[in-house]
Amino acid sequence: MEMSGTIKPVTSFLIEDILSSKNCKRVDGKCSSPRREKCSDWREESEKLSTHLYPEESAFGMHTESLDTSHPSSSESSFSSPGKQKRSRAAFTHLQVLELEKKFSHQKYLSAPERAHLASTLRLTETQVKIWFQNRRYKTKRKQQTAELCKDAYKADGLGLREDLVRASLLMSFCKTYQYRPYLWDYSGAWGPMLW
DNA sequence: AGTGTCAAAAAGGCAA
DNA sequence: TTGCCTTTTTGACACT
Repeated sequence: MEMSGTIKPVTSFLIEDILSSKNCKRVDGKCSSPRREKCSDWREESEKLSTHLYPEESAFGMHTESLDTSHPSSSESSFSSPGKQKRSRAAFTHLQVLELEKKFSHQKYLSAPERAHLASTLRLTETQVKIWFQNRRYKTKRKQQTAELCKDAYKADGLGLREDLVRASLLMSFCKTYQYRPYLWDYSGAWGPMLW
């Protein structure tokens, strides 16, 4: 795997290099920190990416949520030093996610050149794009699986199949609660959730 | 400020 | 090498 090795992957990087999340929280893509002056870099980088993606829309306000979360230079240094370091999880900007989603809606898989292009467009690393698409595909799959299971539960409930009625209603409430978290389910069991 | 919860990025294992 | 799947870890946010 490309991520193996003694040196931590390039895919992690320190967004703290741009801003400290503790000091600069984003609300709807905007910095809500009282220490706003600290976020000048964030804004600057946001503008850069926004202009990069939407040159025709010079107004930054159109895409205030944009933020260049990928700083390969800093990412490479994040784990290059010896010893265990705290890994950093990038928080992609709304704009980056939007573009990724847009691409995903057309294509579930990317070729290497396409990935490289998208990565550079969004100022992410290729690995980040690869992992994002991986996670996204799996998320879609999980959603579908859950939907199927819940459909069955609703059906059983609707038909009033006595044997499974109680289970169905329990399952339904479970479905409602854990709609997007099917990984909590124990598929190996005779039926459903492992929570009871 | 501290804590709990949740979503998601990333790590890791295995298969093709 | 990349994909799928599971697990771990982190960032963001809500609540007290």
